[in-house]
Amino acid sequence: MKSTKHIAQLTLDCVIFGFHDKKLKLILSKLKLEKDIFALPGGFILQEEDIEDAAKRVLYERTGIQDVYLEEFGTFGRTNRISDEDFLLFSSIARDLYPDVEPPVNENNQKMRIVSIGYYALVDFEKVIPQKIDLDESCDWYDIKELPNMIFDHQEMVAKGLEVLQERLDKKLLFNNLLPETFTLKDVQELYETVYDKPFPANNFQKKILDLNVLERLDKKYTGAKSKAPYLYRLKSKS
Amino acid sequence: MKSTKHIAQLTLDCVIFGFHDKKLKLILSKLKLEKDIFALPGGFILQEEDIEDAAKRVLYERTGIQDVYLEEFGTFGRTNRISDEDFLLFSSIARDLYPDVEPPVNENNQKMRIVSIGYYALVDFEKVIPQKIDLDESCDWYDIKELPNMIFDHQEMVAKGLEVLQERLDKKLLFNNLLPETFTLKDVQELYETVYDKPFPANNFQKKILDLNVLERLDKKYTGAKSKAPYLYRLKSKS
DNA sequence: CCAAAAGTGTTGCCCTTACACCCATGT
DNA sequence: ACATGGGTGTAAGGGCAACACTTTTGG
Repeated sequence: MKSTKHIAQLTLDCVIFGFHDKKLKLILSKLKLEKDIFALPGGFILQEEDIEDAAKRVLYERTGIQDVYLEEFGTFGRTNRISDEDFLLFSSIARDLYPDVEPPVNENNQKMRIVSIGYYALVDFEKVIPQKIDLDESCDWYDIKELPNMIFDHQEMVAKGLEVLQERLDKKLLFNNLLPETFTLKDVQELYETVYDKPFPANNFQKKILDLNVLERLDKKYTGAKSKAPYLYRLKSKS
Repeated sequence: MKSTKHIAQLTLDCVIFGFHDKKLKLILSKLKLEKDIFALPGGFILQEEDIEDAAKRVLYERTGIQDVYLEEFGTFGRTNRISDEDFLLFSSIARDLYPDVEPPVNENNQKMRIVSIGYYALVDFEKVIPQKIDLDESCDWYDIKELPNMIFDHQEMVAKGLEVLQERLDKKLLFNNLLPETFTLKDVQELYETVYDKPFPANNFQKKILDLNVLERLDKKYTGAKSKAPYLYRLKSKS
């Protein structure tokens, strides 16, 4: 095998979730192409780099933050996951961004598949300003319910990422990863309602969350609303 | 990139579960090496082959059966997942079995990592006689509680595979995949007790399973035991 | 008739859900 | 005072676990 800095036929892509304005959002790059086409933040993996470290690297590049909740959710390797059209687009990008990686074609100039490992990350929307890199025309948050036209099978990756988030958000109590340091129970409720796309009756939801005994009650939050001020909470320090 | 028949730095490995004699078993190959060392059934992926199809191919080679329950459970790509010693063993095997795949070393003759995708399969123990292939000294069932010395991070892959099986067996009602066509509720109970390594009180367990309404009651099973004969069941045809 | 194991029935507990009510806040 | 939304309390229902009991089988 020819020596390459990166693994040739393997990439990773990140579904970076944020929560804002009762909407579940994720970071997408608009690629610098004649056509309006978007992509998940991702990239090749360095030969001497653990895959999860590569995902952290991508995340840091795009969000500027570290110590983010991050988990793999599956591999995507259908032979036809890259359409001929997308393949042409991809080749031009890959050539500039990863000069060490030769275009994935065989000697007959047929495209070769690239397998991608999907990661999802949970970040505090307020703390993250999406950063564009080299070949992005822009990089920003997009509502998961209003996704633009995406390259490869990234649409499918997002769907699977959301599915896995739905499985794990409650089971693993990940909600704090998508919220600021302090938050109200209403915030948590709205997050749940957004992720699961169904209502959670407020009183019972509060009980459920408080009975977990993972939250610490802080001062009230006076917003100026003409209603009772809700308590702020934060995650109990794991001691 | 040099054209190869297989993807160079990506493999898949299968944890093929079977249930027999109240034990959870899986298929391992003993490799043809001076040392006693075992490996999960696996292999490289053909360029024009979907990854899941590659897993099915490996499964068919090893079990002779098709239409097996099969699911991905994670990727394994730590840079140090292959020890130096295992790397030497692997190179000699790979050279013979996959002549098109060059040994995973760079120009300085340093080993390069290979990433593996983990699949687990659920099969009927009675129907499967493990088949050895080219470089196996033998291929057989092994109790998951008494695993021999395994190559690479296959130990870790088995652990993760079991973890995922435990998550999904009940939630997805996969138990029939590990049992013969007809079985008693006691069989199901013992399967659960084995997979979760804890007792399930018989009466409540029966109720739980029957309440699912997925089983069809057949004749009784007369074994000659001096006790009441249990009913046999089979999965209701999904109509 | 007896022992062993299969299968059924009943009760109590906990968790979730639904409904009713009280409390703080700004106008 | 009152409208608004936050927060608490209570009762009903479903699911699960523990226990007691009946049924079938071969000796």
